Amino acid sequence: MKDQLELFYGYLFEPELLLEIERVGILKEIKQGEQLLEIGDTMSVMPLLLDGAIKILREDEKGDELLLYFIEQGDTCAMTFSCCIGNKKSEIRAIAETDTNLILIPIQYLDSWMANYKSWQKFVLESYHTRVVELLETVDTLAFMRMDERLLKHLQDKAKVIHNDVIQTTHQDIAYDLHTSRVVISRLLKKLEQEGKIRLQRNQIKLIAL
DNA sequence: ACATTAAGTGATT
DNA sequence: AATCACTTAATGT
Repeated sequence: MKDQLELFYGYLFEPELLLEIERVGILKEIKQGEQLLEIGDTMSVMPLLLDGAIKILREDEKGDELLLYFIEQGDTCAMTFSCCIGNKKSEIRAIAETDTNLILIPIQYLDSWMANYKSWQKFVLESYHTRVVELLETVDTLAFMRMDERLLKHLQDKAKVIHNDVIQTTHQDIAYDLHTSRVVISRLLKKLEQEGKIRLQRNQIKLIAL
């Protein structure tokens, strides 16, 4: 854990803080598809991503999902702060998009770190800021883009977080993420394939000209 | 060979 | 863009 911590966070945190993290942090590996957090859960730890990616979902009354954004290496779950501090329940669901390694920090340390470590304060504020920006981007996407554009963006985002142009997924899964029906996704994907932008196979989409 | 699951398609709203 | 109803194709047992 020490090596990874220094590799990914060494330039961000002062040495004393790194030691603290090392002391109290719990290293955890999460397999793809595993759920980290369910709506209504209370937070007891704050995650620091080492590698991998996590998708953050919202859910409507009917239990249908909508993807909000991905969390990647160097990110943390911004929701955690607002939840931990007020001891509130989670508004979102978190599922591992890929196999993911992360460090869990018990929330009782957050307050004192906030007060004692300038680098921590900065990190928290900045990741909060990037979360808001990403969320705004998601709102824009939802409000102003048509489904074909949203699909394209989603494929690009997905390829980015897994660092691979070949996405293993089903049309149905994409439909869930974008909160639409499988039929719509199938048709749009078909169109993209005809335009030569992607190649389709069962359970697999290969991005070409994106 | 058969069942299951993923993907494609026309028609309707 | 959503839904239905149905077909076709791929894959697992």
